[in-house]
Amino acid sequence: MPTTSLFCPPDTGLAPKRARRKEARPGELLDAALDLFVEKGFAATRMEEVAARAGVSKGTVFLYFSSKEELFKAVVRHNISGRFPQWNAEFESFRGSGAEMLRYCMQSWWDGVGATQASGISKLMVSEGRNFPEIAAFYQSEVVAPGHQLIRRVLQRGIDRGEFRAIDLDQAVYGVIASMMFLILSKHSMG
Amino acid sequence: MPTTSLFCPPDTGLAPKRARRKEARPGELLDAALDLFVEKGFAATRMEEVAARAGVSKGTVFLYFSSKEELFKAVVRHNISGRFPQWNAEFESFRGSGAEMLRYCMQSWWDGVGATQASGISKLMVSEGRNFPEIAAFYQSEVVAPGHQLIRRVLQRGIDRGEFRAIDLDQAVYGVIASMMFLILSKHSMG
DNA sequence: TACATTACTAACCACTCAGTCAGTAATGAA
DNA sequence: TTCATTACTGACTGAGTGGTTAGTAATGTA
Repeated sequence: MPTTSLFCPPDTGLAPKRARRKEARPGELLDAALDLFVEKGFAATRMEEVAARAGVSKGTVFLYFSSKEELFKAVVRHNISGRFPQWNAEFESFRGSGAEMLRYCMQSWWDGVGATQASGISKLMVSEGRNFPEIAAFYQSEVVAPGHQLIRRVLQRGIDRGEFRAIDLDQAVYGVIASMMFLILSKHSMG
Repeated sequence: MPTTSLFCPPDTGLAPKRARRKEARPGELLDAALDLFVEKGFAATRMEEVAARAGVSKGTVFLYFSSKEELFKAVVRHNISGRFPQWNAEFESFRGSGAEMLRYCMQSWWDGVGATQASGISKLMVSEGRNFPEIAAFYQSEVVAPGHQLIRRVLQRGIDRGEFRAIDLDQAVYGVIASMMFLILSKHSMG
C-alpha cells in the first residue's frame, strides 16, 4: 500500500497540504494583510499571522512580498491608490455642475474607500505614520498628494465654470479632506 | 593624591555621576515619559529612552515604576485625571449661566489639556488603544467616563435651570467631545 | 516511471526590548 | 574614619519577531 507520504495521517479526505496555487496567493495575502493591518495597525501585525490567515506559512509571504513594508505598500496600491486612474478618468468625462461633481466624487470615495475596510488604512497612517517615515512618505506621494490634486481639480473646475466662489483652494481642499478624515476616525476609533 | 574614584576622568568640574535625588526622579521621569509617549506613541517608546532623557539608567525607571504600563498610567494621572477633583470642585461652586459654565469648562480644559502636550495622550489612545486593552480600559474608566460625567452634569444643570432645551443628553455629550477630539487630532496628526 | 522544476515549508538566525539583579558608590550615623 | 543603608547602574535574560534558507513535495514532461 504505497502512499505518497511516509506519515499518512488519518485524513478525512479533503485537506490538501502544500497545495500550489501561484495565481491565488497574492490576492489572498493582500486580503489577509488588509484585515490585520486595519485591525491591529502596522507595527502590531505579525507576518506569521498574515501567513496563517491566508493559509500559508510565513516563508511563503516573503516569496511574494520582499518585506513587511512592501506588503503594506502593495495593500495600499491594491485598495486605494490603484483607484486613482479610474477616478481621474471619470473626472475627465464628467458632465455636470461643480456641486454635482463634488458630491459624486465624495460619494464614490465613500462607497469605494470610506465605508469599506480600506478606510482603516487612513486611520492607521494617522496613528503610526510618525514611526515609519518610509511608509509615511510613500503614502504621502501615492495617496495624499493625488487625492489633494483630484479634489483641487474638482474645485478649480467649479470655479472656472463660475459655479463656486474663488475661495482659497488649499483651504477648501483641507476642508473637504478634514470632513472625510473625521468620518473615518469616528468609524475606527470611537463608537 | 587619593581620589574617591579609581578612574578620575579629566572632569571639567560639574558632572556628578550617580547623584542620588530620590525626590526629583519621579517628576523628571514623568516629564520625560510624557514627551516620548506623545512624540512616538506607547509601543514605540523604549524605557531606555525615557531613562536617558531623564538622565538616569534604565534600571532606575523600574525602581520608581514597576512596568511600562504603570509608567504610562502615572503619566495619565499626573497630567489628566488628576485634574478632575479640581474641576469637579469648580463645578460645585460655579455661579453663572449654563452657557457661561459650558464655555468656562471647555476653556479650562483647552488651557489645561487641549493646548498642552497632554492632549497627545488622547491622540495616542485613539491610535493605539486597540493594541493595549489594559491601558484602554484604564483610560476609559479614569479619563473618558469622568469626562463624560462632568460634561453631562454641566448640561443637565443648564437644562434644570431652564437655559438649555431638553435635548438628548448622551447625544449632546458626544457632540461636545467630538469637537474637542477634532481639535486634538488636527493638532497632532495633520498640519 | 523517471526526472526537472518550483511553490511551499519549517527550522533557524539576528536583532530588539521589557524587565531583572548582582554589584557600586553616595550618604548619613556612630 | 568606619560601617550600614540604599539610590543607582549596566550587563544580562528571555520572549517575540522580521527575514533567510536548506529541504520537501506537488506538478509537468517525456
